[in-house]
Amino acid sequence: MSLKKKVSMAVVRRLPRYYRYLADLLKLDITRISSKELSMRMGITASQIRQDLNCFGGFGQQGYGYNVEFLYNEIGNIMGLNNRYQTIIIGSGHMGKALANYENFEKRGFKLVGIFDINPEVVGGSIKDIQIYHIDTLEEYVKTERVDIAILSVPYEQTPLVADRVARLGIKGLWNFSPMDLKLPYGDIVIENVHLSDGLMVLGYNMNQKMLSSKKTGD
Amino acid sequence: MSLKKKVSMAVVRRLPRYYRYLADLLKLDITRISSKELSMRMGITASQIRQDLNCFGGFGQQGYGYNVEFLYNEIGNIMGLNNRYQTIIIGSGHMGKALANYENFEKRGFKLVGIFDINPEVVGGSIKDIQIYHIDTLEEYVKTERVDIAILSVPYEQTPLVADRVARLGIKGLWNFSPMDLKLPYGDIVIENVHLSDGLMVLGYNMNQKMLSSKKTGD
DNA sequence: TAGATTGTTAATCGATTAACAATC
DNA sequence: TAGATTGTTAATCGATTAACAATC
Repeated sequence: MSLKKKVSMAVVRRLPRYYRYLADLLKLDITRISSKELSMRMGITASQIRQDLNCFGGFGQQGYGYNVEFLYNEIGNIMGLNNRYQTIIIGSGHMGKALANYENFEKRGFKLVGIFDINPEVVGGSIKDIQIYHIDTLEEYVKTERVDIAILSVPYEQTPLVADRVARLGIKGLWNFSPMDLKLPYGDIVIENVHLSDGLMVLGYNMNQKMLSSKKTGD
Repeated sequence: MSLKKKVSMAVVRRLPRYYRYLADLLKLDITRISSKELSMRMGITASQIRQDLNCFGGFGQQGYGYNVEFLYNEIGNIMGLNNRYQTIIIGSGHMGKALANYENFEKRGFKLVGIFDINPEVVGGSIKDIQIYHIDTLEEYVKTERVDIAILSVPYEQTPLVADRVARLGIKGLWNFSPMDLKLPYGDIVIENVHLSDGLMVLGYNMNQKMLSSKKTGD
C-alpha cells in the first residue's frame, strides 16, 4: 500500500498522461487493456508502463491485463484528485479568465470556488457563476472557506508579494502562471511553475533543426 | 558550428529556461556570468550548464565566464527565434483569446499575423489589431501570407480535421492546446502538444504526498 | 490445463556529476 | 604571471528496456 521507495518525478509526470489515455478508453467502453496494447496507443514501451504502475502497487492481473476503470480511479487517487481540491484563481486577466473557463479542471476533480482581482471594475462580477472578489479580501475569505490551491496569474511585479500572502495563509498548492519562477522558501507550499512560451520555443528549436538538416541534404 | 551528435530532448527542454534567466540578467545590467553563479541562481549544477551549452558550441571563455548578451542571442538563434516565425491562432475561444493577448510571444520573436474562427459573430473583428478571419478562408490566406506556426485551440471533435488541414498547407509547426494528443503522421509537421491540466495533476500528486507523509509522522 | 500477461529482477542505455587539463 | 573558469573526459548515478519466473 505505502511506497517502498521515493517515486521519481519522471514517473510522476507520466501519470497525467496515463490518466488521459485511460479516460479515452473509458469513453470507448473498453473495460480491460494489456500493457502491450496501451504501449502501442501511447507510443511508449509496455515494460515502462508495468514498471511505472508497479511503483504504486500491483494494479493488474496476470493473463488478463488491467481493468481500465479500476486503474483510472487508482491513478486519480494517487494524484489526490479524490481530495476534490478547492481552488481559487488570483488575477482575472486574459489568462485567468481562460483558466476559469477551462472545463478540464472541474472534470479532473478540482473545484473552482473563487476568483480574486485588484481591479475594482471587475470585482463584484463573476465568471461561470464564480464570484470575483477584491484581492484585499483574500485573507478574510480564507478564514471561512477551505482553499487548497491558488492559481496565480498576475503581472511580474506583483508575483512575489501575492505568492507570499498565499503561502502565509496556509494554502498548500500554488500553480504559478506568472512569468517568474517561484522557488520553495515560501513555507511549506508545493509549487508548480508554468511557462507557456517554453513549449513554443522548443517547437521553434525542432522546426529550426528540421530546416537546417533539409538545407544540408539540399532541399 | 554544426552539431557533433544529436542533442537530447532533456537538454533542449532546458534551453528556454536558460533563455529566461539570461533575459533576467540582461534586465539587471549584468554583462558576464560564470557557470557557477548561474547554477546557484537556477538551482542546477554548473557542470550541467557547461555540458548543456557545449552541445552547441563553446560560448564561454576560460577565466571569464559567459557574456550574458552574447549567450542570450546564441540560445535564441539555436531555438530559431531569429526566424521570426509567423504565427496564426486557430480557435478564438477563451484560451485562443488569452494566447492572442500574451505579450511573451512577440517578445520571444513569434509574430502573430492572423486569427481564425468558425463563429460568424467574431469573424471580422480583431484582437490587439489582429484580424479574425473565417476558418474557411484559411487555405486562401496561406496562399498569399507566409505562415510558419499554427496554434490550435479548438474543441476535441474538430481537432484532427483542423490539424490535417494545417499540415496539408505546409505549415511547419503546430502548437496544440486541444485536449487530444496529436501524433506525427500528419506529414512533415513538428508538433508540440500542451496539456495544461497535467501540471495541475502533478501539483495534486505532490500535495497528496506531503499530506500522507505528514499524517505518518503525526501532524 | 495451456495461454496470456503481469510483477520483478537483471542488463543496458543515457543523463548527470565530478575532475582536471587547457587557456584566457 | 597567477587566478579563474571553461571545455571535455571519465565516473557515477538513475531511468529505460529486456527477460523471465510467477500466476491468473
